[in-house]
Amino acid sequence: MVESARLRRRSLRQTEIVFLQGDPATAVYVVAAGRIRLVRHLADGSSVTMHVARAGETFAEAVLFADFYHCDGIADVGSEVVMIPKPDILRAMAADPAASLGLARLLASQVRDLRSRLELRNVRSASERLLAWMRLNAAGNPPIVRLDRSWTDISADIGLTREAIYRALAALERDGRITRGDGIVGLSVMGGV
Amino acid sequence: MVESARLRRRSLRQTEIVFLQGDPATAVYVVAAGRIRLVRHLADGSSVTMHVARAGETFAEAVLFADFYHCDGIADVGSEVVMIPKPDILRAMAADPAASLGLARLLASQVRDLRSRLELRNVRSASERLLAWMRLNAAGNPPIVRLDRSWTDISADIGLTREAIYRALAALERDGRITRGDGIVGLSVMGGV
DNA sequence: CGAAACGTTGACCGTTTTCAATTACAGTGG
DNA sequence: CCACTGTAATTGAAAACGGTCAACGTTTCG
Repeated sequence: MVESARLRRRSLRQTEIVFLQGDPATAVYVVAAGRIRLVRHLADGSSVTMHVARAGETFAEAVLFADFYHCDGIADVGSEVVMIPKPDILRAMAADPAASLGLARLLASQVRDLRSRLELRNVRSASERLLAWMRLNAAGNPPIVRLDRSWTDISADIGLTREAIYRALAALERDGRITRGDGIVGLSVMGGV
Repeated sequence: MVESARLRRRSLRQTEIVFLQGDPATAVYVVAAGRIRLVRHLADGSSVTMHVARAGETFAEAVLFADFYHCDGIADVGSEVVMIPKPDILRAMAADPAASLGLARLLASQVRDLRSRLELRNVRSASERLLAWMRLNAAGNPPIVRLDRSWTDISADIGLTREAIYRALAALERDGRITRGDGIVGLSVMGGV
């Protein structure tokens, strides 16, 4: 998106710090590998994890509109991040009006994605939640889900333990609501509402 | 944000439709009152709720970058919405580069908010989750939460039944971790980590 | 070739959801 | 001004469900 930026890479060991809450806002980041935990420290001394950014995700985008980081960024495991200096982004957006729109578009799609994920969590039943997730991630007719990562990994996204996921998968297959193959899940099309 | 837009208001009765999936993208909306449910219809005939927009929220922002609505918008209860015609927004952003930045800023703050809400759902314990929510919504020192809506309402945000919330409140108060007053909750500052 | 991560299943336990019932109000119409 | 109705706030009890712990076969990768 911001091609001309001077991208600097940085490797981090577990618990190593990317930035601290209160540090001057200098860059937006992309996680190349690993996991970065964003932790907000509150007035009463307690702290809350605001987000865990995983490979491929950007984080601290809000820093574009702030002077300081609002939370700590800490490597959850050995990780690698790419820094995109804030001035570079701002300059690009000032020079090219389309760049701002591009950013807005990116953020809008994230908002949509996050909202649907949040809504997914409102489905209490493990099986129904998993099924809803699969429907959202299926393609084709009949709908098929292609798994590009492990269930163990996916389970965190869905908000269930991996055990719960496997049990739900087994139950759904038992009931004929899905068909499992190698790295693939086929969804049965049910009649009715 | 987009002051000059021709804002049209529209009242909806329960189940009345704002727009349908596939309709040409004409406007972004703001919920003035009530609740609008965004439902996505999938290829296999099933449907999934993507989001429930509540008073004060905007919805269908993504329509700025699409030609059609990607889901249905249906009034969950009697509601009132304000339409902001898409051309108005696009024109404003073309005319004023700061407007695009403003939009990006708005979206970035939503992303941050949504991420923290999602992270909140990863806290399994009802009491801890509620406490985390209160900490994030507290102000002042000692931290105090001012309730601007009913617990019944808030419980949906937190992702617990209202009964679970009341029980968690009772337990936290019993343990001296919070103090309840009229429309107010005081958080106890604990030492340690 | 091992160690680590993934996949899978069983059993048990703790928690939350559900269902129910009760109290406390706030607003409404008579 | 009051009975009346609907929502919010609570609390109890039982049931359902997912989390946790445990065990084990399998795959992956250095």
